[in-house]
Amino acid sequence: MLIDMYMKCCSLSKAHQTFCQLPVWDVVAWTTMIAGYAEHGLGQLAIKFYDLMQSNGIRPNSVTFVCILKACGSIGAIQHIRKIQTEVEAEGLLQGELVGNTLIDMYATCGRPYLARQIFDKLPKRDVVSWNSLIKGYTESEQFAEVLKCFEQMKTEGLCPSSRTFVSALKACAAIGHLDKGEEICNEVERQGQLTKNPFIGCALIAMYMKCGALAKAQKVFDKVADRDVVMWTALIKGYVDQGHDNKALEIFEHMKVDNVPPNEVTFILIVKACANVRGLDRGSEIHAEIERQGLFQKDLVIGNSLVDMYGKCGDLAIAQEVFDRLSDRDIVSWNALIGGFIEHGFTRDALMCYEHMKLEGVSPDAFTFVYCLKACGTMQDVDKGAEVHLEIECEGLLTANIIGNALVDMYAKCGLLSKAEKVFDKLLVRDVISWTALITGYTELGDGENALQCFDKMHEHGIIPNAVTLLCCLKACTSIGSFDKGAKIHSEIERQGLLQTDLAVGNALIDMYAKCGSLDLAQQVFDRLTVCDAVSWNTLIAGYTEHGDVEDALLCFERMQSKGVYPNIVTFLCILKACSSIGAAQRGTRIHAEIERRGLLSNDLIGNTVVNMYAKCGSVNKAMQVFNKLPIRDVVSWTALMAGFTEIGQSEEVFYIFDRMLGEGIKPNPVTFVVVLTACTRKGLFMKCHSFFEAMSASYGVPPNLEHHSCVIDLLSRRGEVEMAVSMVMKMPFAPSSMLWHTVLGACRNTGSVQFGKQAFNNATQFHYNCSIPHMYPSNIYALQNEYSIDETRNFQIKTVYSN
DNA sequence: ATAGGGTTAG
Repeated sequence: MLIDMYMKCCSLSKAHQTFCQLPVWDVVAWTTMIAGYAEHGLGQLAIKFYDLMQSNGIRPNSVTFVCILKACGSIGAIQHIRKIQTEVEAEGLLQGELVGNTLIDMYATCGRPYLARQIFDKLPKRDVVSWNSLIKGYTESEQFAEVLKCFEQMKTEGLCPSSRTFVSALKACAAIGHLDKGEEICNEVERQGQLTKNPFIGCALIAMYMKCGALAKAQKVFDKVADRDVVMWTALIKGYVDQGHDNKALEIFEHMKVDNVPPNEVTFILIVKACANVRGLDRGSEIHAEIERQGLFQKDLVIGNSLVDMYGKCGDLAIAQEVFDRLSDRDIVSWNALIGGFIEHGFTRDALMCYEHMKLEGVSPDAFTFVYCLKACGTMQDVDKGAEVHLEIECEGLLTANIIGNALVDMYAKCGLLSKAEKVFDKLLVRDVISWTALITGYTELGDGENALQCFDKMHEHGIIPNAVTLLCCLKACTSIGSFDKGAKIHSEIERQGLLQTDLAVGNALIDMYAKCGSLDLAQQVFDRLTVCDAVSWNTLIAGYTEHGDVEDALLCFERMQSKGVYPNIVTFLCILKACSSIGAAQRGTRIHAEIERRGLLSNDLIGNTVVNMYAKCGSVNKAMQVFNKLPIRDVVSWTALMAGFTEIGQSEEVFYIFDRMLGEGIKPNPVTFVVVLTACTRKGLFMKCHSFFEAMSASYGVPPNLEHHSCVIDLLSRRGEVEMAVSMVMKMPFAPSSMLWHTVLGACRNTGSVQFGKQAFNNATQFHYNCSIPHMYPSNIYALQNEYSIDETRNFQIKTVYSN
């Protein structure tokens, strides 16, 4: 009795002392010691005492067996349990339920359901406890189908499941998503009136319905319970958070407070997570204040970590860092939460600095850390740092982790090192759809659509099913190389998977693919079949019609888009302005311009420049000038657009004047500016001016002349009949001449009757085109060649504005 | 016996 008291009071040494002073050591004394040690998790000591007892010739009784089995179970000493099992059987004690059940329970605890089953089958009589212990074994080793089998079988044996049984069965239903069975058990529970009696069953029911996605049913169970404790409220909140209904979780949290149930640590962790998921910084800060008021911040590291995560996800990295610094204790999760926050909001440098800092503090990075770091290296295209991290991963032996391997492939692919990416890819233990997609994306981003699609074929050969991300990326590859056939094949896979209705990005990419491959009909058909569409869908269609010269349909789309209530964005206006300028539709352009002013979008530099360009293209230089003067910022594109307008209407002097003004404002000309200026010279036959601009562009402005610039000068020489100079310039320039350029020169030779230079030019032209394998360039004389093509005298110079959706 | 933090391809 005294030993037992000391043991229970945690005075192990006093208990031991008392035991030593006993006059005789009977089985009860030994068993009390063993029970005490087992109780305090000192399994090894319990085993030692058990052995001592036996060497002292004392035979264990049922209670001794139960105690020593519990001790062995708590430390996973499976061999000891097996030894004790033979002793139990030798003593014939398996007949009594107590020892048998304990044996089953301990095998279950040690994750040996088959050993538990062996004992179970040997029992002469099985009660609910035996079944529960057996079920526990199956639950521990995740054999959920067995759990449900046991649940049914025990009932056919006439036994009534206890709350423990119900909880295990419900857990099994949740794990395998067996909603029907779960519902059946729910009805059984309610029939027995257990729901109101036992809060554990209620929690298990809520968790089961939530995991099966039956949110309303989970809520119904919750509503039926009269007095709900914190845990049940928390179980409901967890369900909503896990299912992605974070706002609903936050709502429940409010109800809970109205109901006067104070949240505990777990509730706070879940609620902070909900705030992080919805990026609700304000709400998150309020919860944070509440956590601080209750003094839970210092008490619980998990809460601290969840706050760092929340601030990081919400983009308030300063506060995230502050909270992180205030943590009294930090673990790898704290560091990862901060690093993850930095990465998500583009602070890649800070993320990598944090990573170095962490290592200096002696914290070892784990898989999560490495994945974050690789993402940072990929984003920055810093392959040196990436290779460094790669090496560390190899040193840690983490290369076998699939996610890390995929992140490595992605990093090398993002850095444009596809051979390196392929090398890592080949070494992966498992190549899943993500590994393949990372590689395909790498090739696509590099503009190498052929290799991307080849990769896609290989993936198919390996039996990997593409998903929405893969197919989206492959569509982009098809678009970039204009591969209609392949694109159509991918389209059929998209239909097979029903992605057109569920993934708008895929739908939009499909529209773009068909539009860029020239099939506006199919693009429109896909568009019409979308369940929802956004501004990107409309923009893609508008750009498609514009590219194919169908400006009427482009403008019609613009009208329809607005009547359907889709708000046009910057890209919409850029597309529609481009449509207007392509056909010189000044009136329509003016209406669009008014719309843009009304929305205050002229201040956007892309829009402003494109409006100037639109008026310039339509020949309305006054309007172009008016808008130009209104622009808040005038960059080289704005100035060039204005100059192009004056070039268009032949006012070259004005072009040169604007060029000087632009230089005066400290703006540097770009290659397009020189095309415009040189064209202005060509139009007026100003050879000296043209020559001096051409010489100055690389010497004074650092803009090396490209094919277009050469063409301007050669064009001018040809017009002036300077065929010798024109021909020699064509042959000297470091670019392959376009056929258009040859025609200009040959036309000049014909007009001036310069047979000698004409022949020279022709020989070069045919040789060049022969090299390019264009068979129809084999006419017998220069006149025949001349007649095959008409020379477009009015060359259209365009301001190239790069924009995308 | 019910409840707890962070990852990969667009």
